[in-house]
Amino acid sequence: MSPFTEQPVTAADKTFFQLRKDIVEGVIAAGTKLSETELSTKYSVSRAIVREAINRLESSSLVERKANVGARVVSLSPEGLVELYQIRESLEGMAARLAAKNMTDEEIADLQKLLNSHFDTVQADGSYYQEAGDVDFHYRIILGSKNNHLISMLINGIYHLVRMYRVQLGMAGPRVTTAFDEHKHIVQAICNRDEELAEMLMRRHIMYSKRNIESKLIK
Amino acid sequence: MSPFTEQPVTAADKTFFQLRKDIVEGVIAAGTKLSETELSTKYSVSRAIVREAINRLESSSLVERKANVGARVVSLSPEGLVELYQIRESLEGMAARLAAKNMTDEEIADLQKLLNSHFDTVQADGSYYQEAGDVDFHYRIILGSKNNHLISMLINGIYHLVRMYRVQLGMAGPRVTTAFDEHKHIVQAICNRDEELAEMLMRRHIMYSKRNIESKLIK
DNA sequence: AACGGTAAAATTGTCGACAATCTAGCTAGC
DNA sequence: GCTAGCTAGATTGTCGACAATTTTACCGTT
Repeated sequence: MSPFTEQPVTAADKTFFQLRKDIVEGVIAAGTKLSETELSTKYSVSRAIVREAINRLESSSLVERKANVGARVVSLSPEGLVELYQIRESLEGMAARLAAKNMTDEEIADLQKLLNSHFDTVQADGSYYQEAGDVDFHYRIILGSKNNHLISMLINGIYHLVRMYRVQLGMAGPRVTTAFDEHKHIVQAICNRDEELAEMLMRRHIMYSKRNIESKLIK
Repeated sequence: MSPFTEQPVTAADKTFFQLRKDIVEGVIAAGTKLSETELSTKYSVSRAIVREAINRLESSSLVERKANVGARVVSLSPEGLVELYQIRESLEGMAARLAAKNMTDEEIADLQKLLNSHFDTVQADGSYYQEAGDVDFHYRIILGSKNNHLISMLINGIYHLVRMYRVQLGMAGPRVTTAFDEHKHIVQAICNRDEELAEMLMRRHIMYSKRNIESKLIK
């Protein structure tokens, strides 16, 4: 099993995962104050556990904490989203470059299979649930980079925040077919071991995605 | 004052900073087991404080923790260093791009002054302590990006680990004058608001730096 | 002598209580 | 009527003790 499929083992883990889920999905609204005592009764654990969970959430940039005052869920802003996508552009661009270098032929073949299955789904059922497939695609390339720091930063760092934006600002956007074409070209570049091109295409892909989201936000 | 000059306020903060310093500077050797009880007596605080500090160190990628087993200081490896520099290349490259876009004319003028003062120092005293000046230069550009996520990732994330490598593998390298020229060109690009070029030069600069370090490691 | 299993010691995980700090509301003074 | 300072309440920070898990040491068996 991949070492990045985190499994909760301790109570603090479970509380952290639960809280993260609730925050990302908006069950706990953005900007909410997180009271330690309140949460400890709500989740039936001691305050120490909640404290540890909140600390981890802070490390994930999902909450902000002030000493002696408390923690609040971050509030979402257009600027924040732009900042996130700038980072994704550079980091996932690098991931694509490294994937072109480091993925095995087998992994690349798998990636192509994944893409084909997406194509079938899109073909059959005009609207398909983009999110899962898109995330899956990006995950594979990130993992394909074989750079553990990079993987960790994206998968247990930035991606949850990105998802929080997506869920709460309601981004079940179209861009399905165009995004699909972009994915196809990226895979092609990786298959050709063209690092330069893979990075460039991934950066563009994320840039387009950012623009698409921005155009919706302005409205 | 910049919001990224962290000030210790609580006991956990102080312990965290102290531990981080000791780890980065090798006072606590790489690979060492971090015993909570031991550290709590050593630093005269409760175990809860030490625990919190260790958790934060884990978030900074300076220690690795296993549930019910304990935490160890990360061990340094050539591969790890390469991974780090790959991330720096992409992230600081983006920082330079954004700095070219977002720094004020005043900030750019300041940056040029800094560079000139470095030039004087190098001129006067052939060997000068590169580290501080180099770090200062990179800091300014990172801050100049005005992207808070990016800034935080680099300054209270990756940079401590990079410094740990530098200190412990004894990188008071030469590359002073050549690095200086590279810095100069980057500032020039930023001054011209040439985002593309600024990013490209910064990426090259870090790539050269990486190669320089690699060549020393192989020996 | 080597191996496996069991019990004791040590270490981490969790808890509830106390101390320090911040917040809100009230009183007093202008 | 408004502001400043104080007091009471609530919240976070810190601590020591207990519970659960892992590691170590010992013993008996082969």
